[in-house]
Amino acid sequence: MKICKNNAIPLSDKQLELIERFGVFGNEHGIPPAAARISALLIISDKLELTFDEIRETLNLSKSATSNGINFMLLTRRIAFVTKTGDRKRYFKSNVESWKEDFSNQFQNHNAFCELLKEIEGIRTTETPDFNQAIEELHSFIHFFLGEIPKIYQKWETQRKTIQ
Amino acid sequence: MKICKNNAIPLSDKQLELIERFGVFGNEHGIPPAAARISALLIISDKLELTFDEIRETLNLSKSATSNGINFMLLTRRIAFVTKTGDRKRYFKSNVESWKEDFSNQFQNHNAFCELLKEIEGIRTTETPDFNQAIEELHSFIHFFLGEIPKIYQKWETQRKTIQ
DNA sequence: TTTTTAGTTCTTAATTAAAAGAACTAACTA
DNA sequence: TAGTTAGTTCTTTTAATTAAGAACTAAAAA
Repeated sequence: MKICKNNAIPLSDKQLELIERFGVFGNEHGIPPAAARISALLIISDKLELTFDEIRETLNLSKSATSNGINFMLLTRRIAFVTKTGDRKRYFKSNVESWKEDFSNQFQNHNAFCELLKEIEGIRTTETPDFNQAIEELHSFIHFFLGEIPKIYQKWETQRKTIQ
Repeated sequence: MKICKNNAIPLSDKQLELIERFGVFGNEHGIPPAAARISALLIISDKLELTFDEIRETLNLSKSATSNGINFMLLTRRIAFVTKTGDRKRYFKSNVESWKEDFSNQFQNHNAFCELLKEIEGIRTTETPDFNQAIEELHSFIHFFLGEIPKIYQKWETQRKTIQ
């Protein structure tokens, strides 16, 4: 049942299309559909701060799906909320400003993979030196790569400053 | 039913553990369980080239799961196979040597995300200049970041050469 | 020509994930 | 004190993944 008190915010066809495309991209990166669409809405909507019911009715989600989706995105810090004095509602908004750090940090989970490769190299038979060498090369490359990421970040920061 | 003609290759407990851990890592990155374990086996096993039945019996998979898993990994080029004259079997082996390029190339799928952000920026209301600016910053950062990746790759190559 | 080998494809079953809807709670309001 | 608001949590339904098993195919061998 749809208990629609018309909190839905109006969206153009293009906006709806972009929300879906953004959602698909999220899905491909481990974000559940509803959560991905919520985050997309908050980045596409003209109004930047939306309430629970505005999100729910705009995206045609159930209360539970809205609640879980919002909480997933809050937990992963991709969205945040503000409150207003004398108003019990929370106003959710995208955290785009912090997605930059997010973007470079996400690769650090490859550290675990790097460690795993090192462990594998440690227990491999000595009969296959070329193959073992390839594994060694892979993990030292990944290690090197991850070490370079903060440098990219710094380089960009200084470059931006000098341009502006 | 298990029609085991004992093609299974013997593995130590540590090897089995690493296969599972490797498998979990794959799962977290969109590789189906059976496929992830096949690729793990081929990187951990002492014997580098395994047949369909060796894979199937070592990992206790059905023929269909083995077939689909192998084909998934072949399609994504994480494994390959060799053939031998006078032998109809294919000998599957890990493609670790090419995982390095893979590792840096995988980020290029973020180009699509970058384009999507650009599109979103293009249709945003002009009423929210700060937020729009944040989107602009995000996509130019990602663009910059992706452009730096080949440089990391080159830097590593030259560095490796001088060391050896 | 029949059988075996080396797989692939199709159908079904089991597991898991996503979302809906209802019931609930805690804070505020009339 | 009863009702409303702003959600959360629990239970059920629906949909999507994953793998099993059987049936199939194409090439080679007997």
